[in-house]
Amino acid sequence: MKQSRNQKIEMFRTVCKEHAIKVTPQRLEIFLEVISANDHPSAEEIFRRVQKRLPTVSLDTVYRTLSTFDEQGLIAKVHFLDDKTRFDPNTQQHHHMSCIKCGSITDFVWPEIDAMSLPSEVEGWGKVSDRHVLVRGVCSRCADKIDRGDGKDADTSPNDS
Amino acid sequence: MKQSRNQKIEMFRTVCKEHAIKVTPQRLEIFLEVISANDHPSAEEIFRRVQKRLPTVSLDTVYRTLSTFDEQGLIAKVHFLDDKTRFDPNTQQHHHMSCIKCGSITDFVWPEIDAMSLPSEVEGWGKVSDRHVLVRGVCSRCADKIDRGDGKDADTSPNDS
DNA sequence: GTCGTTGCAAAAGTTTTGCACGTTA
DNA sequence: TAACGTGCAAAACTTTTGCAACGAC
Repeated sequence: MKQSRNQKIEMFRTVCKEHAIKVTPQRLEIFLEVISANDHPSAEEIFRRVQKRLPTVSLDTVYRTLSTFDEQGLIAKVHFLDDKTRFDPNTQQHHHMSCIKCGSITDFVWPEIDAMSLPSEVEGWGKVSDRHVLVRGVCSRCADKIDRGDGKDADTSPNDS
Repeated sequence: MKQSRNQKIEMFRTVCKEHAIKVTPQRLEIFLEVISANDHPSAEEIFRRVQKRLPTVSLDTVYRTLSTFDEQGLIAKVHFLDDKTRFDPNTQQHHHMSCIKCGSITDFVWPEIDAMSLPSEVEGWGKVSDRHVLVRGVCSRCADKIDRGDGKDADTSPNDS
């Protein structure tokens, strides 16, 4: 499944043709960055990464490009705990787990849920187009940190600010 | 389960005492407004509603108060499709369905999901503290509008801008 | 060459903060 | 009265927009 950079570029050109949008260096780099990211970066974060290859790119181009990709269904905007929009290159049905300590977001699949029939309450509400599960908790990496007591970014009790 | 205003006020005073926060008219009105709301209002919306009873209240007080309530676990901040924070007075385990046409958000319960064991992928990821399902679709009210053809806020196809 | 895209700068919208004053316990 | 909470104004931060210049097709 792993593709070379050139293969990805070729793929992007094809996708752009299909969607009738122009191929620009900015779009290309943003696309490559987003599809290789597995950490659901924010626009700002993508901007920082793209800047390394394309120092002249501007933040608003990143915003515009990501919106374009989202409208075209190439990526998905997701909203989790913070107020920032994050971007997900995975447009297949999947779910997310989010660490309340480090904020990391990880994909997972749960076919049982996808197949399960919804409560009648929901069926009566309207026409459902998708279902998504967000699991929250503390990832093992953060849990280890807490156990070891080096609470670097481990503010164990969110309630005593 | 329905309480009179006076009962609610009494309840709020008790809650404040428990949490060692002071009772002020602003906090009281914000609290009453939030716990009677079932539409997951934003801070701005709560501000508008509170203003009717308390014309001198300021928006930042609403923000500060809602954050305080959230920290104390009296209400919950929730993030759905838009980038605004919304507030949920229901701190029990429950899930949400959201209409992609009108943006309304409605609670529902799904005990099977709550009881179901998570995929091993998730168990290995870390220590889970909660799970939440977001169901998206078109609520019957909006579906009716679309069928009738009076597409007031019914832009049926989000993908052909 | 045309039209879509970019960069800049400015604006808009949401949320946070500093500070002096007012209110609660 | 001491500490906490409020209102105002300004700032911070994310995201959007107008416009002239540029670049892809």
